[in-house]
Amino acid sequence: MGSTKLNIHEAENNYLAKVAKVFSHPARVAIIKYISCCESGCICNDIVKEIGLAQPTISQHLSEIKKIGLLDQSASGKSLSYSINSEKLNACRRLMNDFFVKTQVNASK
Amino acid sequence: MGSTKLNIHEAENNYLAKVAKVFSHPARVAIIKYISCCESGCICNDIVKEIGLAQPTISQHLSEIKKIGLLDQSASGKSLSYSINSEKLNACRRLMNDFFVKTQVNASK
DNA sequence: AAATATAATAGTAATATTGCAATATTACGA
DNA sequence: TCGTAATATTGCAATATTACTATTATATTT
Repeated sequence: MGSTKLNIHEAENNYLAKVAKVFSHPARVAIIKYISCCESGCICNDIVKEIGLAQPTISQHLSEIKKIGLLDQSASGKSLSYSINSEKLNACRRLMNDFFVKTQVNASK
Repeated sequence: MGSTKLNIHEAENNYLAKVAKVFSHPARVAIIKYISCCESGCICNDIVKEIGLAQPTISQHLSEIKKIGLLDQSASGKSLSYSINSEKLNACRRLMNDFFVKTQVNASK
């Protein structure tokens, strides 16, 4: 009890839910927006300053975003440079949009 | 500690996160899909049978979906008939899609 | 090599979510 | 009105999430 019963749902629904969950926290939304605004990648410390949460908390959110492959990182001196994986972002856009469009079509049958 | 710090984020980000959260559970995704497929509304009990979770659990998920205005209900005998609010669904679609499009544009600068 | 800076990890407390059984509420039919 | 069916609410246990401090690992200066 307590944990989501993934086994009773279709894989497609589990995946859509997993993707949506990444965007279901305002800090992650802000982080994604911020990284997307930075020319040529951005540094974790800058995100910490920008968002106003402790560094480990930001690190944790970054790792959630990474889990669906939405972040690329590369070493840059002693810092890490994060950037949005455009292909993955586009895949997320299509996944969500297709869901809404299909649901819309069905709803107005 | 423990709860999301809504006050440090922009209202826009809080709202997007709130909407995304509705779609961040496979049962809710399945429920929304199922309702959208039913010609002229569908009955709660049918959802319970379809999804395979206990009735109170379904009821709880329905109330989460209602919170963002995505469900219309109407009495139908002793049952309730649920249907998707098309306008709201479309608004959700645009909200998410605009976010992705904006983020995409920024990311590929 | 020692000090410093950056980010990840471990550990933990507070809170939220998920799911169920039990119960309450509401509406209908006999 | 009594019983029944459909849905909501309550209360609770299990688990997940959020956020923090302290620590660690790694790379860069000095």
